Amino acid sequence: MYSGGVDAAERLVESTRVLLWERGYVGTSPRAIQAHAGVGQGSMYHHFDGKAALARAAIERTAAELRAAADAQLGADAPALARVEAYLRRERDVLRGCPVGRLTQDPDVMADAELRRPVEQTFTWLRARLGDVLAEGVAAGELVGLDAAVTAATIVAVLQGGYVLARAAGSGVPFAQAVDGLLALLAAHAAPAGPLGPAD
Amino acid sequence: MYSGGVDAAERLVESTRVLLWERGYVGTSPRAIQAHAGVGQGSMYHHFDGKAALARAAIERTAAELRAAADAQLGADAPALARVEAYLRRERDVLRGCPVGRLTQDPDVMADAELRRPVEQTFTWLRARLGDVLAEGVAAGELVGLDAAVTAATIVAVLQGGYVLARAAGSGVPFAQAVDGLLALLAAHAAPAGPLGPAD
DNA sequence: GTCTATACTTAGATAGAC
DNA sequence: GTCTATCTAAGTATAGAC
Repeated sequence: MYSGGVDAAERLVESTRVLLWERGYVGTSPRAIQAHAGVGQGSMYHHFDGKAALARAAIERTAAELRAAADAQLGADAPALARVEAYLRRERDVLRGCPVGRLTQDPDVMADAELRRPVEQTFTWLRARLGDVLAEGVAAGELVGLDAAVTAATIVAVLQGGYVLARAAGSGVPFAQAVDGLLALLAAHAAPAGPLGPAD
Repeated sequence: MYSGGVDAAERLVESTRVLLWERGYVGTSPRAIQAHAGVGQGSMYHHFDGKAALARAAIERTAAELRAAADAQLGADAPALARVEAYLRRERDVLRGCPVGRLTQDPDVMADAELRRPVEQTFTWLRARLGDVLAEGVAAGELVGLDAAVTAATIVAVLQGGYVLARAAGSGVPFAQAVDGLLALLAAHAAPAGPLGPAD
């Protein structure tokens, strides 16, 4: 049961985030949320219209957090490929999977426009963000012969698929392998750095 | 409601396969299976012990089908990279996602050893199968500078992640992009074919 | 704001008749 | 083999007291 020094509404949203990640929308009941948050029935329905409204708040927060986390690496002051590598190799709770990606498997989330929107936007944003980084690398002559948009989709897919493989295996190893394999493939497109760098 | 010219047990398994794919294990009730199969309560419990037993039969069949489908391309008589490409570009019901991969997000499937085993085995097998194909390509001099095992994980991850991106976007486009990006990266490792082929 | 009582539906399964 | 009744628990929510 969760409780920080915060109010009921806040605890409810955080508990919903945890349970959605663990069990998905279909597998998460209002009762379970209340129990996890240590909040009663009446309190929950006072603060939120119901399960969908709570899920909406939870999903939007999780999506925003994911974007911020990605920006931490992708917006760093470093060469494009180094930023991509930092993003790919960032510490992750691999066996828990991606809290946003898992929602794509939730039929009731995908069927509700309000719940679905943040999921869709997150991946649209992420592909674009990665595409921009790659395009910068190409423009700087640091990366050669890459289609930025298409490669960005490949990179996001490797992460999302890596989570699937890790969960299937019950081990983080296949995730690490998928990332290693991708980085090896990307390395072949790095311009050989002369003593003067990419502008050499 | 499903019905071929087959018996109740068969219709139940096929209906369970469809519903597991669409709604997952947690989201699929015995009642829904009965309704989809056009089979009564009593009949279902006569043929199967319960939901878990039915799901087990369904998942095992789906896993076997996935392996057979992959083998159709990966076991063809063609160069390694061509086989991988044929596998990646095979016609797929992209928006429905992978019927095996989606189960990794189902907490009740992963918590039940009997249900989980076919999921785990499928991906272990698939990575090994792809790894063998790549290793053949390397041995034949057709592919250069690739770590077969690690690259195999990357390839499977791109597919699984491609499904996630497609479902998030509500479009097959990001899946196709992810695959295109991967094939472009792999192409850089194909040995230039001289007039005499790889042994040139 | 939070609690308790209440309500209606579904999940998941058993029992026994046909 | 299949049907209908029946059962306990849980899902999801409302109503009204405190």
